[in-house]
Amino acid sequence: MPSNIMQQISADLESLNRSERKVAEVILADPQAATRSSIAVLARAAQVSEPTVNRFCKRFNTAGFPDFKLHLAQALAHGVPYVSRSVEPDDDSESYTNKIIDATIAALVTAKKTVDPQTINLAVDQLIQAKQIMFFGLGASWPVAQDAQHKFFRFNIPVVAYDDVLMQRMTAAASSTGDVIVIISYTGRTRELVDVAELARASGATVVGITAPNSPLAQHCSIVVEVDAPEDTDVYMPMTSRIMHLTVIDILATGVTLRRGPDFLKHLKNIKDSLKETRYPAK
Amino acid sequence: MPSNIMQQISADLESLNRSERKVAEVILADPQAATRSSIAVLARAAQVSEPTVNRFCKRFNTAGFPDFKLHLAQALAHGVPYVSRSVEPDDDSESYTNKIIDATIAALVTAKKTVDPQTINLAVDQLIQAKQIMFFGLGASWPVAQDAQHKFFRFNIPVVAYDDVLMQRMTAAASSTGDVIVIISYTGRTRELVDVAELARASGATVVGITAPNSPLAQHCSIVVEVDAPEDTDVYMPMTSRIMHLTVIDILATGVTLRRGPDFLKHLKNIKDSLKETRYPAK
DNA sequence: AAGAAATTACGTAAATTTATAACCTTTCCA
DNA sequence: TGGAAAGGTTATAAATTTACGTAATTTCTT
Repeated sequence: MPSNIMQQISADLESLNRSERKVAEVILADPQAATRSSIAVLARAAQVSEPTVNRFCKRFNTAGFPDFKLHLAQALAHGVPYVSRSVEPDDDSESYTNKIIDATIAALVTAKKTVDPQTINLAVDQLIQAKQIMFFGLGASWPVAQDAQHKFFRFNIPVVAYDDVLMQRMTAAASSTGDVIVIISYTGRTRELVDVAELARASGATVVGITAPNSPLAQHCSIVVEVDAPEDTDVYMPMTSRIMHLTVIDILATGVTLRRGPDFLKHLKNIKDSLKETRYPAK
Repeated sequence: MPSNIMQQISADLESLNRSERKVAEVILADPQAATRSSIAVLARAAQVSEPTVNRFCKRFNTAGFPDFKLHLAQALAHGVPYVSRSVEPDDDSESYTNKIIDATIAALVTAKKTVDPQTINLAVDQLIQAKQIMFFGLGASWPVAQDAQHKFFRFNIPVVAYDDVLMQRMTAAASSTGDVIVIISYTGRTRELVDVAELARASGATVVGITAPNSPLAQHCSIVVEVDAPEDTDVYMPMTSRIMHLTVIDILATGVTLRRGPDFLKHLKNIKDSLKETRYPAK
């Protein structure tokens, strides 16, 4: 079944014959309308016969016209564009707001397919029994590392986060079996972090990478949580990548929480409640 | 037209009469299957007559059964869950991985409806002409503030981020007209930050809040970007909220970039390219 | 509180719309 | 000129919807 039928149609437009192309054009012109039309209405709009529309549908691996409409509807769902359009110079605020949210959603949908629960499980295995956990990140990944530290301190395991390359090197070199070092890097190609991973493993620590598959960094980790975001080329700033990394952090933190068992939830609640004093009461 | 028909069905379940509830239950049990069934098959499964199914569909503001299926298909598209189920104690890694990603996506879908592009525009107006920008956040919002700092330094405006309450107070007190202070707080009820907002406004600075609508903090801001996430009660850790805040940061940064015009993209590219030296080449 | 009236719930059957299969005509190329 | 290939016509089957009637439930009397 086609993952996105709109893309398919525009891609295959060339290879269609005359009448079927008419159908394709009518659909592409107003896909929303197509989902609401009957085969008769659509055929008339494209000035072809009904069976032609039906044959067109089957060409795209759908059971028939109703099934085709279902696929079309899915492709149009959420107003998420069938190809997440990138931000254009003359977009207004509404336009770029929606585009960015769409792109982020699209990235997470991809992440859902990419992230391997087995690997998560392995990583949680290590984290749960760590003597000490260290989160390393540079640049845009540094806030991610800090966020992780902010989550994991709750587990009563010594946790630190460093963005200072020298501290990272020294800590990695000084680490030992039972320590877990989590390195967060979008590209996985930052030399410094690859070095750090090597150092850490040489010292006997477990290195968990949250990074791109098959990257130099990935090759030096004990466990790699693969996050394969499309390059954020649009405006030259890391956007969706770090959101995906944060989501991985959430998943790992949840995994550890669950392993700790139900009693541990009380502990978490205490931590949360400790903030009450600092706040105005909820209305 | 219902924004998400699955939510509607589960919400209205109570108010349905006996036969229609049977239909609802069959659909909720396996919505995917429902989209592929004919009205006859569905009626049989629910042990009701076909017109009952049809009436059920119309009750949800759809034209009829086929139209209903279309809405259903849209609600199920992308694997986005209609209600994000919360993590259960005996979930395995696959299960909680998917649940967390789903919850994050659901939050963003909500954000898309909640975030007001007009307000974004106003905030960008202020940011673009700021003499100086300051990002303040505490706890889980501190990494968000840092991330913002990491984005906004590219704009050649002095940008700082503080998580130290005393520094925040002092900076707020010392600020003046033309300074923009962005305060990030999920609840909007942290006393310290409300104080800081008051101080800053008294000094003449513009205060942009990224926080909950109608919160105490919101009341003391010049501009409020409203982010109304459902409480992350599940495991007592902030998860989706900060992702939404980061997305708002992305949107603001994009808005500023676009205002700067096309030449500015070259500048951004230069910054990005400056990292080349530190990396292994892409394969 | 009993029973009549009215409303609502829901099924049967018929009507209508919609989709598909089977078959036929045209076109165009070898 | 034979024969694919494309596309239309007709016929049929399937699915959906409307119309209507009966049973069940609620509401209103007295």
